[in-house]
Amino acid sequence: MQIGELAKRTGCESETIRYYEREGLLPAPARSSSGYRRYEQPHLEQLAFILHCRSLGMPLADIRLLAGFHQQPAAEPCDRVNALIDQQISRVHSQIEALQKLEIQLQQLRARCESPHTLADCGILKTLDDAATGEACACHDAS
Amino acid sequence: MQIGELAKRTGCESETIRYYEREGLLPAPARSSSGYRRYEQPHLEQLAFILHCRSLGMPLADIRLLAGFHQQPAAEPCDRVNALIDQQISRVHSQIEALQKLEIQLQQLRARCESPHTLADCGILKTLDDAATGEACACHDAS
DNA sequence: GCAAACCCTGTAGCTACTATAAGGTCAAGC
DNA sequence: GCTTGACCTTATAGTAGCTACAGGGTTTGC
Ligand SMILES: [Zn+2]
Ligand SMILES: [Zn+2]
Ligand SMILES: [Zn+2]
Ligand SMILES: [Zn+2]
Repeated sequence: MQIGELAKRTGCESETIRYYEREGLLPAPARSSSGYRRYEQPHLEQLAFILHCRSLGMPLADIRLLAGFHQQPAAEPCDRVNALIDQQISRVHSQIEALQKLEIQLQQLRARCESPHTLADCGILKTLDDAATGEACACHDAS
Repeated sequence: MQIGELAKRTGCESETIRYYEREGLLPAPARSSSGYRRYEQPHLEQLAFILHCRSLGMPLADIRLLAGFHQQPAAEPCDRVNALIDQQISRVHSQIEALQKLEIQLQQLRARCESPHTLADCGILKTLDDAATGEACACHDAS
């Protein structure tokens, strides 16, 4: 099949497929006499593997490693697989924690502007300006 | 003061300060006869304003707008300020939701590999491979 | 007079794509 | 045989927000 059909079947754009090939995530397929890429079933599965990992937020470098384990002796222990997943879980977890703190801070800032008023009286702008001169702010210094 | 001291006082690297100047977030300061940037107190406050907003995750484009409200007639309503903060809150909120889903999916995948074993028997690799051929996976298709 | 610690500009790198530009190929219809 | 449109190709630049050079000039102290 041509790249367009692979794209349609996987829901991944042709440009992204070519990008994965350049990045060494997908093996270069055979070419037709006119230079068109010709994909077979294994390519589709490899791409599906990549997309599945991406949907879990895994970085491309880790997906490269994960895919590489297929070329390793099957009798090896799988601890490096686990390590990659654990790493990703902890990355995601710490991002969540950071964003939750952020949300609270933003809401505390937002609470400074309730009823409609002017720029001169806006509690949000005032808070931001005061914080810039070193004063305590509603978002970061709230108890 | 020179850029290095501004950097030290704000905890923002010199290169980032120059970057903010290029991006139009900080006004270009006066220069010494040898071309060194000379900063005054207002620059320090402006930079602190930017860094404070950045610590709330605001994108630079929004910070530019927020800073621009100081040049606007003070009698204008502040609804566009609120809109920027509300937008940021909803961005952060939807990121949190997406990451929480991701964390659950990753943990379901991780649970496929409990006791130490070989690559050939690893439930994680098996799940990923099966999903690539269209089968249901622990991470996405769990009820 | 020299070395260390500053500063300058300009450019390239990071992630994971996305979007052009400029051109070649192929099948259908007239 | 010729045109039209839908494909495909490569190469290059852009996105966000920095960060890290390279290759040079300046200032300060000894
Ligand atoms: Zn207000
Ligand atoms: Zn604050
Ligand atoms: Zn395992
Ligand atoms: Zn899955």
